[in-house]
Amino acid sequence: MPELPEVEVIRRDLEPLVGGKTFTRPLIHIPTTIAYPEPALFAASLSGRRIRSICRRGKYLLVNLDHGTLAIHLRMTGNLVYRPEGQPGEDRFLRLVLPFTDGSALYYSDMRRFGRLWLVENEEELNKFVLRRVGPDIYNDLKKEDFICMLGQRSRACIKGLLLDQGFAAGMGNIYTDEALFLSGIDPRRRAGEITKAEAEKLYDSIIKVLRMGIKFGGTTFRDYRNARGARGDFQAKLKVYGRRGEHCRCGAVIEKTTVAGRTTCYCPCCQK
DNA sequence: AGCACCACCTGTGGGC
DNA sequence: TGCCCACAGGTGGTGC
Repeated sequence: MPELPEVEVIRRDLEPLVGGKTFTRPLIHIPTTIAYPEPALFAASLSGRRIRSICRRGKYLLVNLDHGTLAIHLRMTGNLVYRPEGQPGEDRFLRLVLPFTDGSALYYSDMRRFGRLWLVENEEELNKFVLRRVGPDIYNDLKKEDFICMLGQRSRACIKGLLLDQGFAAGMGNIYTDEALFLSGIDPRRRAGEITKAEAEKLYDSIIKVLRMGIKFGGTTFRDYRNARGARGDFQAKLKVYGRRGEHCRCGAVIEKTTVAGRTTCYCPCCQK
């Protein structure tokens, strides 16, 4: 589900809602939701900690506490919704409740149960248990010249697969990758080494643009995505190729669907070469 | 290095 | 109408 824009929208919603609040003991309905440490220790340790700020790296939400960090990855169908006291959130996919001392709480729901939470004590643990194979955030921490240089170092890799590789750069998922490749006119099956410098520059600009627009429109909701207030995103209406197989591109050609890097891929055979 | 395949889960939509 | 299969926004492990 959530790619970088969706996680960023949640981060921006959440920070003013929960910044400064102190956790009480979590209610863990599905123990496998807790990746680290073991659920009982997670629950005991989180209780009493206060939120200082919330940041993001790729698709990871990083809740900075007065001591340590709560890391959250929503994977495909995770939702993290804030509700004030007196408005408890119950749905059939509720996996975890993170209550605060003032009676409000964060409700974590996840139909497919792929999402995970970690509670780490310091930077070293964060890098060891959570961000071990996560590259620089493609939206905030990767300069254009570094991106172009990195494409050259991975010249044999298929460009779509590379953009989806979170170790290369963090944040791109299937939707925004297809959209960025469309905007830059690049066929998703090409190897990184075949992309010219001018194309690479355009690709970088397209990535930043499509992520910025995704954030501006509140993310993409096909089915499950909700922001921290439970509302849907609107960017799905702006998508040019993703999910539009069989429809006409603005050039008149029919948008095609194929499999690239093991993922469903939509592209315009006329605009993308 | 790069990639294909499976696993983890549950639900939905399309085809027959 | 109902069943079955393919597929869904992500990632980690294995093995070629």
